[in-house]
Amino acid sequence: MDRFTQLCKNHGLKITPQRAAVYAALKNSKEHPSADQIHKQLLHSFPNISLDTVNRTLITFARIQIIDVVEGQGDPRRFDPNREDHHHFYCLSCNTIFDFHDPDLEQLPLPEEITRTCTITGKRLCLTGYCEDCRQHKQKHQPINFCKPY
Amino acid sequence: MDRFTQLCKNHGLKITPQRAAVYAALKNSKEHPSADQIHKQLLHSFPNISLDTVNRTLITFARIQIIDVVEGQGDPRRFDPNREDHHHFYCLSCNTIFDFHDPDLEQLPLPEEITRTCTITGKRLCLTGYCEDCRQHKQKHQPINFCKPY
DNA sequence: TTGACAAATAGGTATTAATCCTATTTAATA
DNA sequence: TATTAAATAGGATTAATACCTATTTGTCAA
Ligand SMILES: [Mn+2]
Ligand SMILES: [Mn+2]
Ligand SMILES: [Zn+2]
Ligand SMILES: [Zn+2]
Repeated sequence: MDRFTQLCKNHGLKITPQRAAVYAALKNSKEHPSADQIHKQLLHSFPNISLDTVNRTLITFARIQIIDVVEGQGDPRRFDPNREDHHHFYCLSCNTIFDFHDPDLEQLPLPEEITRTCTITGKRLCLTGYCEDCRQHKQKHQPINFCKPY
Repeated sequence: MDRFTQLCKNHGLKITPQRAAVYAALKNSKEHPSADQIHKQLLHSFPNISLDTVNRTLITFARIQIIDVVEGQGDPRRFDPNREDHHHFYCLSCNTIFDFHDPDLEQLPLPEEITRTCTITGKRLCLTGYCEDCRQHKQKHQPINFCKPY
């Protein structure tokens, strides 16, 4: 029994070809695709698959915590196959999201004011800026400001 | 000349009553409101102000870096009047965004792999979970997962 | 293996955020 | 006060996402 079958069984989800395809498409993705991108990709192998099914399936996967939703700035929701502890650099010019790891940050204790009063379920450092490829072209775009330059 | 007038002049923006109102409404807000929320609030004093004007104005302010856009998970874009270095706790149940500060984090150097290759313009730690008021009611909602529980 | 049934899907519709369009108004400047 | 470019209102459009429902399909137990 493969990993996907196992996960579905554990959560009482039926194993359908569409679900398996969505799972495989996202897990094989190195980017952080939107529902629409996954849908377009799957149309080749499933000419009738609906966007609703793709979106619903991704949200189902996120709810049972086998994938993540990526934080963004008001643009279409994007998904993350990578559930390891990691952080994101978001390029304001080409919209690519790069993963990176930071063991020091993992270790950093959070302010007591938060940990005492709230239940924390997620933690991520979000960097924004311009990736290597886009640095030079920075002035061509005028992205909406995300947060203060640091 | 007040602060708002100064900022507009510096950036060649005309000083209009609508702009001043949007600026004041956001700057006085302790929350992280959406364009729609600001618009609804301003309708009391400006019965004809359009949502487009409010949204456009907020985006203009973000571009000239006098306000920020808040990272989210695919929901309506929200704005932040607070441009100090700070971080966010996002309640998955009531959608409130709480500010917090963390001097240790400010000091933490970023991975060299990122700083070498990219231009970083923003840095923010994004925590998700359930706020003090919502902890008990956690099971009532089934929010889309943001990222791995840590 | 088959039948019953709940779950999932396709495809259409509705909703909502955000943007675009354009005639009109208005702030800035001389 | 007249000129002019910028800004606005309000309607239209687009795009993401959610909703609705008839039909199909996976699951499970007989
Ligand atoms: Mn990632
Ligand atoms: Mn804030
Ligand atoms: Zn880039
Ligand atoms: Zn809450």
